[in-house]
Amino acid sequence: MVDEQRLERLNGMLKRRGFLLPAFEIHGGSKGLYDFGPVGGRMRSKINQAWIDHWLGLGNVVELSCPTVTPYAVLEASGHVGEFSDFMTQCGSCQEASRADSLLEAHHPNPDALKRDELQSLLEAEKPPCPACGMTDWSEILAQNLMFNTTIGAGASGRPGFLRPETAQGMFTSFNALYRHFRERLPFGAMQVGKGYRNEIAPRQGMIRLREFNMAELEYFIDPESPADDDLSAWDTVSFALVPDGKKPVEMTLEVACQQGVIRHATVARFMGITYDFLAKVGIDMNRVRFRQHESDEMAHYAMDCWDAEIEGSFGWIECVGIAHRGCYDLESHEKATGKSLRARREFDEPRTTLVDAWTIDGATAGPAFKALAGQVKATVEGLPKSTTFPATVALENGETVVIEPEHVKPNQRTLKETGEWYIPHVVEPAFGIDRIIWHVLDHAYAEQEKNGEAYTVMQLAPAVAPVDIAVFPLFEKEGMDDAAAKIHQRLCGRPGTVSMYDGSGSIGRRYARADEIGVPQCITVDHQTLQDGTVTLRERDTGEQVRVPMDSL
RNA sequence: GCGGAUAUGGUGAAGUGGUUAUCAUCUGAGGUUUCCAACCUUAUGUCGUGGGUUCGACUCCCGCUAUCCGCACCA
Repeated sequence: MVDEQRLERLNGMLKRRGFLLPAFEIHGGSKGLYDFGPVGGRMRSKINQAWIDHWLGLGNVVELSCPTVTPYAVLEASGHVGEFSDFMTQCGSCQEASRADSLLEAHHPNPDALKRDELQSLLEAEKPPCPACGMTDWSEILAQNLMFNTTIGAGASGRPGFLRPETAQGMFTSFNALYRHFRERLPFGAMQVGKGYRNEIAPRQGMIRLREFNMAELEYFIDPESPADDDLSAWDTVSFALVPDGKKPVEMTLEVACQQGVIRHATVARFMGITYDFLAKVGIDMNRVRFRQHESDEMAHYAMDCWDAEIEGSFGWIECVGIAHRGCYDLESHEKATGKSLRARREFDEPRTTLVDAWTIDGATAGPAFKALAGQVKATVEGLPKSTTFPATVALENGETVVIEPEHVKPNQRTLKETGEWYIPHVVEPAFGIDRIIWHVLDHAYAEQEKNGEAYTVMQLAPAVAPVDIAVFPLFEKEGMDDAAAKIHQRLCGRPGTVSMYDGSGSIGRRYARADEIGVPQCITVDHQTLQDGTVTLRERDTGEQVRVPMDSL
């Protein structure tokens, strides 16, 4: 299925033409790190921008840019420190590193679930032999993390931190600023494109698994109690290839998938539709896209539903987008860790009133009687049922027992009125692996054709992602044609967002071929006639057709 | 991380324990050419890296790094 020779030719071309190159190659290179070259750099930024523009279409999202350097506490709260770690220990005799939980498998039913300290004491108690040399001299257990760790600040004041493994956490920790910005009305979203870092044990398959990668994520905050009435009618005519959890692939519209409960949440369905449109816009072959639902055992424990967009390319089916309904997990985690509220308010249709009919203390007598304990006494008394009779002997929160006399208490009757409540919003998160998408855009656009019996390659890139928008050629670099072409090139380059390329070397056919190979959609050629009547030929990449147009109309 | 393969101009390949490493292509310059990798002249640019063996290593040996393929890991 995988055509390895085509893959090699494609990789060679991408390197030769400056799309993708191994980073720091003159120093020997580094695994999992790539450069977007003179051609690829522009393409990456166009795809990033296209992604932002596409999702801005929701109308209620903003763009953020958060630091990549992230304090330890943030990623501890998010669960990354725990989830992304292996606990390693080193043999003092042969230096072989082993996973502590593997060593202790014989001594504990589930060592994977233990914390570092528990593993440490178990390791010291059991002294398992080193699988390499049989000795039992183990070093202290260290968390070997898949995140790049670093120190924020110098010397003794330095605090531990990581390079972020995803962009999402900065958006969660910014929730209160977002809430104010959106006038305290949900739903709303925040998105960002940027770098993420994972110190992969074995980066593989070129752009598919990198140590530093480009990602684009949207965190869309919703009220779990308001009905998900997302409009799916825009995709009524599109049959989606779906692979539901543990079932056979099916094809159906988003509307039907929602009605049948295949997709569990309408917002997830709508984002699948928007994702579909984005992939089509940047030139992915939509016949090679499917959406696969995470099976319950691979889904993160907090997620309520998760669909991956998978794209088929030279490496088979690769997950390129994840659309996850994450529930309230993230905001709740940061709330717990910081004690800060990350909530939204929901007003009730009707204010809710509750009648309180119980006891409270009489401050004038109970205060002097209980002094420092008065606060605890008050809390305890207010928790007593109305039927309590005094004097009563009660246990306080701190364990002390006190006797409460009738003169210490008085009836407490009042009406509590609540007009609304605070809740933790739920989050639907589309997360895009931009590098993987760029790879598949290139993979799908790469067309090996034949021209006059010779191999001919064209990058059939969509104009939205083409690294060069237009190329300008003088038919010959003399007799003023070169000057005329240079002027047109300058004028086009002066336009915001337009990249023009001037090329005057080699035969005209060679220049068309070079332009085709990096996917320039249109080429302009200046010839003798241009000098007389101001017209040029405009050539379309995909059809080869040429039309003569006045150069002022460009 | 384990196992296997590989590493020669920008790209793709050949080759050798001993003078100046070969070929194609690409790229630059000049010429020619009135629109799709044409042609002529000419130029630039290479043995991944560190050690060892040797009078001499791009070639043989070892380590490292990188790439590709399995397995494992990861999403």
